[in-house]
Amino acid sequence: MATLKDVAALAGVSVKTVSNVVNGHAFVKAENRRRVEEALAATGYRPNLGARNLRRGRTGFVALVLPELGIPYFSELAGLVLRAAQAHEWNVLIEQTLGTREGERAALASLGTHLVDGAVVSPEALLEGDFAELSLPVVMLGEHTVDLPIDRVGIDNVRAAEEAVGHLVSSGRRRIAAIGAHPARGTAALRLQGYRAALAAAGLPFDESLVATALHYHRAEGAAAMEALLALPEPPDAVFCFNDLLAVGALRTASAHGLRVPEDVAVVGFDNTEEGAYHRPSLTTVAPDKAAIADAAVTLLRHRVEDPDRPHEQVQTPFTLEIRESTAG
Amino acid sequence: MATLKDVAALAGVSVKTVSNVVNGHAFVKAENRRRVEEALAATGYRPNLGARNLRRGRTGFVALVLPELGIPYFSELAGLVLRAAQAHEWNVLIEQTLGTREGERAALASLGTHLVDGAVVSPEALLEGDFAELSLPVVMLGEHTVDLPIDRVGIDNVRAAEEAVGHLVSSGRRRIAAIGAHPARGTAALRLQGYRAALAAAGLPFDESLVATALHYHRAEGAAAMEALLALPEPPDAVFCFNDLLAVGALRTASAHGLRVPEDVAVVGFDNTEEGAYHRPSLTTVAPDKAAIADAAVTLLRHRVEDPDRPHEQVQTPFTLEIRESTAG
DNA sequence: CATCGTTGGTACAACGTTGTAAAGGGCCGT
DNA sequence: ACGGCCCTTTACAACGTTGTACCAACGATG
Repeated sequence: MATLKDVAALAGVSVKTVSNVVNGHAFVKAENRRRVEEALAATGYRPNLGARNLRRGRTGFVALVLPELGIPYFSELAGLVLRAAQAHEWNVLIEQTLGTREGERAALASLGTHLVDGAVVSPEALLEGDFAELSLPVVMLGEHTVDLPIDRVGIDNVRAAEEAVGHLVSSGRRRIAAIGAHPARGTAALRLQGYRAALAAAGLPFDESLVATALHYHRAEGAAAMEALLALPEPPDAVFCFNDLLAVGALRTASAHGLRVPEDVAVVGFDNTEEGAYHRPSLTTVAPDKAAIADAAVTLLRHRVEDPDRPHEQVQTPFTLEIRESTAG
Repeated sequence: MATLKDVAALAGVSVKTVSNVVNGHAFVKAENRRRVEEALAATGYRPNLGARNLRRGRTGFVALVLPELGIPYFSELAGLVLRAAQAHEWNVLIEQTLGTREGERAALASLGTHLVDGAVVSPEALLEGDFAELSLPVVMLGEHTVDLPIDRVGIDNVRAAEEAVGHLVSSGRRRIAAIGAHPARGTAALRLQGYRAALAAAGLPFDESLVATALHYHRAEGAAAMEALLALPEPPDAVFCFNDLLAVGALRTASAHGLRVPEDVAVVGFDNTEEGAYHRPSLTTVAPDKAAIADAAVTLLRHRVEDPDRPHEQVQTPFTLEIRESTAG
């Protein structure tokens, strides 16, 4: 691998002059510039970004910390974050936490090793205190229950859930279940809150047996939860799932039981993954503007890196309710 | 951020002694070790991996170059590669090419900037020559039509396609279409070859009008291709799709046309994404062992980095045919 | 002709880390 | 008491880059 030194030797100038040519700096005599450029081409010089960044005090990397790439919502989001970061000349380093608190703590800890300029973190099980020791610019994805001095991007989960359940109510459903409650996850609590608010607004009772817990938001869990709900003495006539994957699992179980969707039971998801749109029946779902989330996260992070002392921001991105076959016959 | 220097000053020893403690090196007097460890804790020292890697001549990064994270096969694979790389203390940097030749060339070019120790590349449109200028350790995913001196991991696409189509034949199908032909993609050619071989083996004619092209292997393209096939004077009674996404799109179109799957038309996919397993009907598909691919790729890369001159290897990973509802009533 | 400003180029240090070589100190055996 | 050996620690250089300070040449200006 050619270094500046090699190029300088070949061109017969100092290392710094080559550096100046490479960076388009200052005054270089035409004759020398030509010779340097020739030498650059001849050696096939490529700057060592590691060394450059060491010198410059930045790394050119950002970390994207998320639960799991296998979950469509996160892989779609990751793709968008990659694209947004590329526009800022950032390389993105993805770290999976598998949604565990240890995984997330480990990921946060590794951020301290100067490898990245900042991070976009999508926490699931993290406690508030875990962020305290963090000295690096970080943008959090998703709402959180407690107010932390941290930049944050997300949608209004309560209102989104409320709207989704409200849609079920207005189509005449009376026993509406929820799948996705979680003991530690902040967004789960918010969506549950929206669910309860919508029930209350419609004068429907809150029935604890209609709320199913899910620990990992995978399809299998949605299927299992639906299984349990259908085994109730009075099964639900609609289900609000806290993400599309759970909903797909629930749809599978419903169809396995010979139930028609939406006639016998309606299903709503959350995330608007493409998978849901192509499912049969296609899935009604809350559709966050993922591109807006990715763009806002990267922009916030850039601002924070440039000025660590600026006031913290909370950006709320828009969402819509995509009504499809799983609720509208 | 605390550096070795800060810690050394606090502990009253030399920088190197601190470095020795941090790296568990050699002989350090108990008393000094204690004081250094105290100082480490007090300052919250975290090594600057950039500087360390500069010194060590490695970067600790590998690049994973793939078309698009939004495609489940690649996001599932990426997750597995991340996990495998973590075991080797590698950070993974993901780059999306969107399947274009320019994107792939750009990604390869950026590998030269010393940012990564090597790369795992899943090419779609790359030509053979594009690899020539590459001086970095690289492992390619997927078969390629021409023999290059490059490490490679993949399944036997011809045999896999043959088996998939053979399964359709043996269930009595006679007009079997294919979706996913591509002018430049190596794997597409191989799967098409397997498709033709299976037809030939069954004594079925090869009908060009039953072969649909797809440029990006997305659901929408599968749906559109199926639309065209169903508009034929003699529509197919089975479709072999070159990936699951195309198959899901095809299933959508079939159901929109009121066709029953598999009674009226059978569908086979390729990749065994979880999405296909939960679709209704669930998707029969070729199931490559993705974990084996990821592990083999990372292992090959590690070997290549350690010894750039070793002979190149081609690893063939196993696959199975997952038979589900879309072919077996 | 002395002075000055502009233009072009260089040497050096530094970013934070680690390998190398060498030096300091204690202890042993003679 | 002395050389020799081990344990322990240190100074220095280096990885490849760039900012700072400085130097040299030159033409223009007074």
